[in-house]
Amino acid sequence: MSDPDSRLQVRSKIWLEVDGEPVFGQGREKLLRLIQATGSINAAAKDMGIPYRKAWTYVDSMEKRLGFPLVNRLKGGTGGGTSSLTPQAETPLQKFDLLRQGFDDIVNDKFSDLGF
Amino acid sequence: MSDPDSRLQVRSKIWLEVDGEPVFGQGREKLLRLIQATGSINAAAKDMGIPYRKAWTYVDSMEKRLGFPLVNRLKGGTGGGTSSLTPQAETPLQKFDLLRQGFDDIVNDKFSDLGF
DNA sequence: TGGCGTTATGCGATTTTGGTATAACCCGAC
DNA sequence: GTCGGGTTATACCAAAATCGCATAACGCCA
Repeated sequence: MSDPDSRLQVRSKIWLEVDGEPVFGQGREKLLRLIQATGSINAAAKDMGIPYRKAWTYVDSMEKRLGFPLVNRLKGGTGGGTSSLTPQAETPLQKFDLLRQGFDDIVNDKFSDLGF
Repeated sequence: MSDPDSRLQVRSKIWLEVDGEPVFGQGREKLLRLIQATGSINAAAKDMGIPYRKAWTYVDSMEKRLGFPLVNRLKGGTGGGTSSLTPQAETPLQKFDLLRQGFDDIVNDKFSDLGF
């Protein structure tokens, strides 16, 4: 090693944009998965450790950018309300998940042991 | 193709951090290269289309994070002043440049034609 | 000695972000 | 029929980050 600075850390990420605005990324993907798993935007936000306000803004901005709904939101009713992914959400979610996984694998293979 | 949204654009980046704060990235690398080329933080900022204040903040924060100077700054004198890279700046700059190039190549090879 | 252009920095304005408060909603319990 | 409960939705204020301008410090040269 050539005197690497051990505090130095390599970071990278991949995401999708529409008109320069993010629509899919690691955080947004995880949020959608948690909404799918919990049936609630509120619960998903709690699981991620982010305020509901931010989670709602994520979903809203993604949908506005894409032009079609990702989350089916119902307020009132048993349990106060519920949310689930729309059928149209599944395909782009899966595609992005594959993209991200391939990206992570490659980054790990190539850049994890460079002496930084 | 499976009905790809042509507005959807894949983006990615790689950078270095110290204590969770960025110290090398595409913008910062370019800035340092331009300082090297022009001999002036001010001219480099103009070339990049960013205000001098921001360029100065970049350099200052990089140096504070790393703990050693990257830019030799002289004020006053012929031309009002001048700036150049320190010898200690060259090695990390080169290493990051190689890292970024390898990253760009791989991303292009793997993810540029996915039908997104 | 004064001018010039660069570095350096303070400070208010602007924009972004965060967090709380509150309304709308609807099923089920009573 | 009414009330309670928990979720969605949104308004509003606070806080923080960012931007942009103004200005000082500096040293060579004419």
